[in-house]
Amino acid sequence: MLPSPFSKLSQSVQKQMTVQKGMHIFREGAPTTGMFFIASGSVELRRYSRDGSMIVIHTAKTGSTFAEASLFSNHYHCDAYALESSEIIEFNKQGVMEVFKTNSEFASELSQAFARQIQSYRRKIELLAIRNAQERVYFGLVEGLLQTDIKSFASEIGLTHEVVYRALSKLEKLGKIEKTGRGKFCLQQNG
Amino acid sequence: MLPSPFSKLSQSVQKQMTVQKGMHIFREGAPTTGMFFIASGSVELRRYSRDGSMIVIHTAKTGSTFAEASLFSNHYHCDAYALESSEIIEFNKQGVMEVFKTNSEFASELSQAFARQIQSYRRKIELLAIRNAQERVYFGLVEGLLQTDIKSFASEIGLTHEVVYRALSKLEKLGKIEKTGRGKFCLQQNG
DNA sequence: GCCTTGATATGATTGAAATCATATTGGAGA
DNA sequence: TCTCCAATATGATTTCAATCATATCAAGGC
Repeated sequence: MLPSPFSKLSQSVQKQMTVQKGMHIFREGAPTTGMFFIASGSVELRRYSRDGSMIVIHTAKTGSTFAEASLFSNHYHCDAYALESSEIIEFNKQGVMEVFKTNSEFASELSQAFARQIQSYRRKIELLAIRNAQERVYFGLVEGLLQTDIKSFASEIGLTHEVVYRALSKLEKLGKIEKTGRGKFCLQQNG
Repeated sequence: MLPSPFSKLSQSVQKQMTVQKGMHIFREGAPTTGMFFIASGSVELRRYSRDGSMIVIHTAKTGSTFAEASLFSNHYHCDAYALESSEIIEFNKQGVMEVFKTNSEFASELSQAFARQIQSYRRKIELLAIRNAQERVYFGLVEGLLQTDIKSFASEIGLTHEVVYRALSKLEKLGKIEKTGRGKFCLQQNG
């Protein structure tokens, strides 16, 4: 079942598709066709610098949407890359905008989703502004960004995986976090 | 004159106010009353870490809006601090939402503004992911983030002002930028 | 079961940004 | 005009994350 604002959309504006691991749903610069919902799987939004280094802008997981902003944009501003085989639903740009104009509740909820994303990005900017690796890793854990593996987590918070491993090990020694398994950590209550 | 979506709002939902330099328009955690437009002046959106260090999330300047996301939120998620004496207009939360529900064009334009901010934050995240100071400073100049002074610029791009001064001086020597005055730089055409 | 592979983990070294220090400059205000 | 002050600017040193290297571990494929 689709989450709140999108459940209001008719089948006609939806297009279900399967993307294999390693495939691109769209690429930077391509004309926008719509926004997406992930029924299952995970998708990484990536951009590349002039020097070729890759930046993970966002990792969208099962049950979440991505490329919402593309509804008002002519071209995609990043690559969408399937981290695993994923079932995704595309919401047709023109179709969604039609509903947006005629259904105020849908419009309000979509805007709210946008507002939440803005706040989420602000938190990410705050996170990236933390200079000290140990603090940044801790903040990242607080934000719940360690979801799959350490390397993805490291990429998400803009540090090398080596530094993250070391920081995690130090935070554990300091009693700030607890190691619950190989590559698994959780926060301690006292902080 | 107010910019596009907000020019559609009646006087009754607007409240003009003057804030002196150094004053707070709102503080993190306070109940949201609405979003703001800056008629003149500049406002910094700030958050504080547990250790007391301050982070500039955004600098809103004359002609721009801030706290748009607060329309859908119960509490402000950052401090709004007047960098100089500023004339600001508050758009009443309930009032704006009323118009949002009844005027689809307004709703669409507001959402578009949100989408633009999302893309702007994505670019900022990309900027902060650039490890090399010289590249980051250059990217910051390309993004037009050097608007007031170097120290603000340094804070905005997450580097110390010393490093930024050095990077600017080096970029000038390399002929990538041109120094047009004390603390004033512009890009060279050839890049 | 065994081999491959990629994630986890840690040690050693390097390099670049932070930090500390210290001038210099230009503008605001007395 | 003179003073004060913060921004600009750069030098010296330190710190710490990146990098390179290497070992272990667990899961998946054969």
